[in-house]
Amino acid sequence: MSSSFSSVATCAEARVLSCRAAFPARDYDLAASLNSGQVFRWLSQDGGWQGVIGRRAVCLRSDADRIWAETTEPVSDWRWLTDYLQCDLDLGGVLATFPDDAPMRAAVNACRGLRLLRQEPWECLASFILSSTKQIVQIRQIIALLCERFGEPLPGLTRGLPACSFPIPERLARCSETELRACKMGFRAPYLLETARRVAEGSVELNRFQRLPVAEARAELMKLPGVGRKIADCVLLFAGGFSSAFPVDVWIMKALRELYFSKRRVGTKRLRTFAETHFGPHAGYAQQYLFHYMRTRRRTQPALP
DNA sequence: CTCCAGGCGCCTT
DNA sequence: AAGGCGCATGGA
Repeated sequence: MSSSFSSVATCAEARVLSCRAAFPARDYDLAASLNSGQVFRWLSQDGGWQGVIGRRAVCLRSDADRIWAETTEPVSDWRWLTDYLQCDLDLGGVLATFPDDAPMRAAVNACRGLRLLRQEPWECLASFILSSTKQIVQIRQIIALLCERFGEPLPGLTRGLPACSFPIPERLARCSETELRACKMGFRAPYLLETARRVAEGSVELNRFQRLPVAEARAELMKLPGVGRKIADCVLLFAGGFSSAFPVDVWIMKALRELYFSKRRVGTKRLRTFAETHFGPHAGYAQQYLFHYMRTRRRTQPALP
């Protein structure tokens, strides 16, 4: 099997064109990472994960110490994928910055190998505008419809249908509000439409905000319609690489109240202050562990001692 | 049927 | 400044 795969090193050096590659990835729970509410387009199929990154359909599989990738078209430079998967991140180094308390230990223990991905800013922004007051299954459905109708068909199949890209802002900017509403996004349609228009006309530079200090980047994002503090923080964290950004949503409120405040009544403001000061320089990463832990522990983990 | 889901923006105090 | 409420849609 290994002979038909190229290693990262040979790829980079020899520019070998291949549809397959393997990447060293220890302590990487691919399933949890793709299914922890940070991305919405991955489908589990035949023990692998089918998805689209940029304009490439890709199937991912993992074993104990590697992630295997298969694309439809040959690839010479796999950085688009290793960046996305954050293969080079020193996870242990991040985990070491988490506070050493019982809830955090339990979350880390229950979610071994959970990672943050590095998404395209536009797809991330649009996806989270669509996320408000929706459950993850529904967010997935809205995004699937949006891609099917306004994305571009790509080489490769997903569940028997042509794979498609996430629609570019210019395309959504040309949509009517009615067309967007037909993707079942309801009152979020005008937000997405106006944000797409502003991004398309260049009044917001989505590739520039990553270079700004986090507070300025957040302020820029929050100028967009449909983007408040929570969604801005999601984009900062999942696309901007700001691992201190800490999106406070109802799950995290619940988690913090239960795990750190013994379900006492605590105001949002106090919880936010706690979140900003307690979890250290990679607070957003810690947030993802708490979030995933809360969402899955009933099935996988007994209650805290 | 009612309730509510990873919010935001606008309108009240 | 802080809190209440409407906004679509679909599943429990």
